[in-house]
Amino acid sequence: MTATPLACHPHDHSHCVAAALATADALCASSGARLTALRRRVLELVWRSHQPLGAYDILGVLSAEDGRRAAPPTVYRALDFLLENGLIHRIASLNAFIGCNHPGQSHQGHFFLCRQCSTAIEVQQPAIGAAIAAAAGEVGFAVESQMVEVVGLCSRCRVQP
Amino acid sequence: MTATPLACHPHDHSHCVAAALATADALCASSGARLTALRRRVLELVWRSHQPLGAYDILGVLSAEDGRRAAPPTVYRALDFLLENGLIHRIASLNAFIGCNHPGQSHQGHFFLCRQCSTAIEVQQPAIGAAIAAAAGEVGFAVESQMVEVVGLCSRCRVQP
DNA sequence: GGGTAAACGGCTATATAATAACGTCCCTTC
DNA sequence: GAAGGGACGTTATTATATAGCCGTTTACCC
Repeated sequence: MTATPLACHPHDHSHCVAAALATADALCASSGARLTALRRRVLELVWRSHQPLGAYDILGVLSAEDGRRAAPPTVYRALDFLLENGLIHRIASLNAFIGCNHPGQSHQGHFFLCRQCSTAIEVQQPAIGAAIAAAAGEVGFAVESQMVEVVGLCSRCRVQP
Repeated sequence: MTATPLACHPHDHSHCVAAALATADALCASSGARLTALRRRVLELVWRSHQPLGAYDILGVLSAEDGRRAAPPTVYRALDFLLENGLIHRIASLNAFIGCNHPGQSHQGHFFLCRQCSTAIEVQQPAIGAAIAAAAGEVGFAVESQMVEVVGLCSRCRVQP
């Protein structure tokens, strides 16, 4: 193992959140996308941990903590915006959402999902995309988007299950 | 492109269905799993096309064509059995199910999904799994199951969109 | 600044997907 | 033929996601 992902050991998570929000601010400012207060707040909530968060969990926080009267469409619209602007990923196998680790850079969502602690580790391994591209070439398939979700145990949970 | 997948051009699909059912019969006979009439029928329906089929679509056919009084749990239990026995795959991004192309062999579900014709192409490219395993090794992750779902255009839909 | 169009988000309702929990029947096994 | 367990019917409920309408705000243009 060369590098344990940040998500897998204790760290000052407020830095993650602050950095993600700052990056989102900058990206949206430069692209002209409107990162409204609601959208920014939803992004913040998605970044609350390194575990994917469900839309209805977000809804619950908006109602309980923010006192905002929110209905599902409110949350889903914000999530759609964040997805379109590459700020979050959707984890299909969990019906949940997680902050994107390197927005702005071209990349696909390749995730390792720990079934024990629910941590989602986003990996950027060109080899995975390359293998997919090669297989696609063999069958004449034109790739538009990739989704890789690998379930197992993270480095932390392997040793202390 | 070296080989266009069967799913992408006209073929006698009844052969696919018959072969899948025969393989399932043999596998279950040897493993002791009970492929009941209902489970076999659900497997047959999942194999009706090379497009993933939703649980409620299956439910509809069971009601409309078979006259069986089926409720969701009936279908989901059958699907669970088929999943556990490696006879079908679940496509998480579509909330749908598709017949497994090579049950009995160890393999993960790696799929190319055409957004135009909805065809699901199951690929067996060891390189994909190998790339994932390599990335997992780097971050100390113990892989248990892999899900790869790639959306794009199949060879057929690329030329006649 | 005022007009205009589009975007945003509150709101109600509804669609779609999946599971919980319980009962009955049937098949096996002894 | 009694005991036990698996399979499936049945009812109800939970979880996830979308449609569509409407008032307000925002951006933009002149």
